[in-house]
Amino acid sequence: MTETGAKSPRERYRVQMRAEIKQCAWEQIATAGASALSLNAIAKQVGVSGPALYRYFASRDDLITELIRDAYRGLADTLRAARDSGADVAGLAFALREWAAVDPQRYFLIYGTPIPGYHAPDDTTEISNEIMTMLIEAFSALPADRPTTPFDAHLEHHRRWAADRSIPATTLHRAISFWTRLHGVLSLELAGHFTGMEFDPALLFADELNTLR
Amino acid sequence: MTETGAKSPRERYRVQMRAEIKQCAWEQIATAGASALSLNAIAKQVGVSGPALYRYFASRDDLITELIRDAYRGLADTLRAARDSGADVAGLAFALREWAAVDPQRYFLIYGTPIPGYHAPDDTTEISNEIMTMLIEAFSALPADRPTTPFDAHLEHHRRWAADRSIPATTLHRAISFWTRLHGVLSLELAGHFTGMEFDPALLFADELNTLR
DNA sequence: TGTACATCAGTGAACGCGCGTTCACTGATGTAC
DNA sequence: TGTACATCAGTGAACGCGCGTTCACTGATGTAC
Repeated sequence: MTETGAKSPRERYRVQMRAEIKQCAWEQIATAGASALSLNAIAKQVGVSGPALYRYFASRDDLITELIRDAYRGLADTLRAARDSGADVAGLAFALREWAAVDPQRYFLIYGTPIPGYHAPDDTTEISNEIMTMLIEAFSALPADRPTTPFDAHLEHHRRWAADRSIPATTLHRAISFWTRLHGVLSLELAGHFTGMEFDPALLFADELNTLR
Repeated sequence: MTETGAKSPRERYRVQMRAEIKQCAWEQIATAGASALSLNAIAKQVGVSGPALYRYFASRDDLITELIRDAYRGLADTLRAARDSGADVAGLAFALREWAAVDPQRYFLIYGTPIPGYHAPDDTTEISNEIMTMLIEAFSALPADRPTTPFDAHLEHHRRWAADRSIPATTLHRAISFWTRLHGVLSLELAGHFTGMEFDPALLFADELNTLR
């Protein structure tokens, strides 16, 4: 019945409908932010009455949870696709930047202001690990000619989260800094904190990237 | 009448009441996030009926705008106080970190997910400039022995936003990177993205800071 | 010092709104014999 | 191929809620003579 690949017409319709609902949800988030997401508004845009959505999602929270999951998956897929077509660290960085620029609110849904008390679905940490692993592998391909820092030493004793024990702490450190530095530039740029300064954020991004290679 | 320094008992009461309302608003934001801020809930906590708040704030948006302003002012004051008591770049960094840790949601009210269509009050850009100026001055006191990067060259032609024309672009660059790198670590830490990795974010923060000195 | 008046904080009732969600029901689509 | 039944998408009405905000009003506090 609900086997993967089985596709009765009804099931096909169902999948398509769910996708359409999500798409409308994303448009609404892009326009007004995630906190303004309204089931009734989505229903209206899809051309269906409010309660009809409950055929497809158990609740508003359920829908949002799925959107978060999809956002994570989408980012991981984007990075994996870049890697699979031969991208190095810089390639991953630009893939990240482009993905974030397409829909800033989608980026912020993952990396933006946390809602106190809300816990992201469990499988997102899995995807997060997957992303981290790709970064670490990308940095493993680079020459490791960096001086050791205090944080490297600290990481040496706090690296259970990194699967591969053979990778030097310096490399883990670089993957983490890749994440934090690029997020720093990206999030401030997308939040509009550079407007008023007339420099090009893309060049700052590229420069931050260069500090890592 | 409304002269600065004039303080009729009524006016004193008014000031105190406004402060109390704001304080409750902050507590609510810390607990449930800014998007959940409710005037009625605040009124209840202050021990007053809902409409009474309109004696002190013209609207909900008005209140939030003031909170944002206060947050900016608070951060600027914190950094200025640190500087005035002799803090160098590292001192400013730790003052920033401490200020953010006291109330993460307050930090995110400034630097978190932007609400599409919302524009921060004008005077916040002024305060933002003030903060930037403090950073630039702090870096001016440090030896400028850095190699020039492409972004430095770009900044040379896009630095109208920086008041002091005598400061080398490299210094402006360092102030900007101070901002983006520390924000990168701070925001990911405060949003809980490092839980699961068992390293100490404070050490990462310190390490990122060291790349700037 | 006492009285008359103005100011202003706060109240309770009410408005309109949109929200998420439930429920009993209709009607179309698919399935089994 | 046709009929009987089950499945399920979608509807409209309704519920309860909390929201921001307005309004006319009360009562206390301050001001002026």
